[in-house]
Amino acid sequence: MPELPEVETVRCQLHDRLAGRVIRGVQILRTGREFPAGEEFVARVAGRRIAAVERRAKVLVWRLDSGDVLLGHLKMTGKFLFVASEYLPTKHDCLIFDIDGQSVVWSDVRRFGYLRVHDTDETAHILSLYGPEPLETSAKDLAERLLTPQTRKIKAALLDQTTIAGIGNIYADEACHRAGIRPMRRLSTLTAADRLRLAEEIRIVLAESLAQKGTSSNDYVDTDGERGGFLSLLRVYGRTNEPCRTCQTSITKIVLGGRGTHYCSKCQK
DNA sequence: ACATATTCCTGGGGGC
DNA sequence: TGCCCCCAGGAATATG
Repeated sequence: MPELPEVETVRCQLHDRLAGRVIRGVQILRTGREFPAGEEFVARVAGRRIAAVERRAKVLVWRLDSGDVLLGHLKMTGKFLFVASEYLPTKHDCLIFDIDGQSVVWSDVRRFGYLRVHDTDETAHILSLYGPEPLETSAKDLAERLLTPQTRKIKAALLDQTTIAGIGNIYADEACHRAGIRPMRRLSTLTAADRLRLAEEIRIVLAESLAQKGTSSNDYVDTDGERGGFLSLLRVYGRTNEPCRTCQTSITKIVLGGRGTHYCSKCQK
């Protein structure tokens, strides 16, 4: 699932190869509820120069020279792919950009993702709703975000993008394991030391995964179709009934807030 | 004001 | 081979 490390990997590749180049053409192949691209979308995007590709939370932010902004969210299966000019679209491809001769495909099997154009003010508002960026915020400040509401379960707090931005199901479970904390505990049960430890581990696991270009547990690939390298370094996510890498205890999987949740019953208290 | 459940969507895997 | 059912999940929306 694309979370902060995966989206940042994609952002970096998009920015490096597209910043300063012009969107010469837009071919719409398939629209949907979250991707209602029509004539207005094409009119606002075609002919525009890409000033920069940024990221906020799990959202890709394509800044155009017109002041308009393309906001892209990969959700589960969204992908931006650099492909050859003779590329034959698949049935899941939604759109193909021609960016100074480079074909870039927006593809999304499950159609949860979105790619929309907004003006500067709308963009600022949308992005202002997210919580702090974990890699650009001190552990001390992140820890303060984990104080309230006290009755909330830790896992739910970590998945809430307004609490801290960019964490998803994989890194929520991984951070809890590294911090030695069970994800179903309420925030009220955390000591100040627990909160700081959890905040530190969030930063560490995200940075370590980013260094490996993210985790490909299922569908995620980068703009070249390459998988991330962090899967083999996961400690609990997707390792149900496998031995804990620390104590050999079998990893437990439960459902928490409708999400598969993995933890070690011995290492995590 | 809070927590929890449902919804969107499709491919893949298990069971038979 | 194929059919049915369930599962994966981010985040908006609905319900309790």
